[in-house]
Amino acid sequence: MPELPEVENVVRALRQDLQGARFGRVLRSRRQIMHGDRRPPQALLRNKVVREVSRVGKRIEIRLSGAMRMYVHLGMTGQLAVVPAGRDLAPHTHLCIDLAGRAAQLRFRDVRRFGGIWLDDGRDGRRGKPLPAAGEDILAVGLPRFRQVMKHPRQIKALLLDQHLLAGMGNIYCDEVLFRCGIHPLRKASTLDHDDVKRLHQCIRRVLRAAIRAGGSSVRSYRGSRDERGGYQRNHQAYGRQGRPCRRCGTRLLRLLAGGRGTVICPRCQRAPK
DNA sequence: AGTAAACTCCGGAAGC
DNA sequence: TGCTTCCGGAGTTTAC
Repeated sequence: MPELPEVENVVRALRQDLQGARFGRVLRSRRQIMHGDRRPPQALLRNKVVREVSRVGKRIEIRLSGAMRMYVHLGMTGQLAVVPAGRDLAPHTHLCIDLAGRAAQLRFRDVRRFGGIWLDDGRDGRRGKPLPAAGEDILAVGLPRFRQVMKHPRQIKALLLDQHLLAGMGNIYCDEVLFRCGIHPLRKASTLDHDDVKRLHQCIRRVLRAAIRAGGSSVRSYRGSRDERGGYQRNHQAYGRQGRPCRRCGTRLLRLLAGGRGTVICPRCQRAPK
């Protein structure tokens, strides 16, 4: 559920809350969600100082002292936030790190466990799942590079969702962007003309930036790091609106499968490929 | 070789 | 009330 705009808001909150923080005791670390280094998290993290918090696509990267990097992927239901040390431990909290001298903790919680945390200082990267791919961040991709990627003869939605090439597009914003551009999700990217590609590139940037500004989309149970709701779900034109009238032409929106994901389209505004 | 679809992980929500 | 089904981010596997 958390896509690029939601992750960007999480990163902005962490940047403030982790500014100059030093990790204390690791109070809890569920083995199954920790990957990369096989050594105990306590040994790897204690006394490390937070240098920088950033994001590539949906992947969060926390650079620590001693060349240690902590990558966090939120998957479907992950939450990463600094909370007061005394707060009750929410169910499915898998990692809990004290922040030295701050009466606060960095906590990672993930109900469905599709997310995870990777520790990497270059010395041992052999435990658990591989770090999910993150190509060039979609908001950092210029039009020339975008045109190059759009030459692939793949279904446009599957291509946009593939994090290896362009990182950051998820199901919600993909449907929103394709609806706004009037492009059918099953159309081959390589059949888009010069103008289509330009409009698509602009639209992706416009929608993602607007969603970041709005604090993301709160659908299902998503909340920001400070438990606030996003507001972008009010601007959704397609996602979650199957069976309801198209906001542009009134036609009933349809649900189909594209790139293996549930997808909502307007059959009139987004004409099917032959 | 490159693309696409099916399967896997998991647990809450929705449906029966 | 309690069971079954659905759903998805991303890796892996299988089939074109």
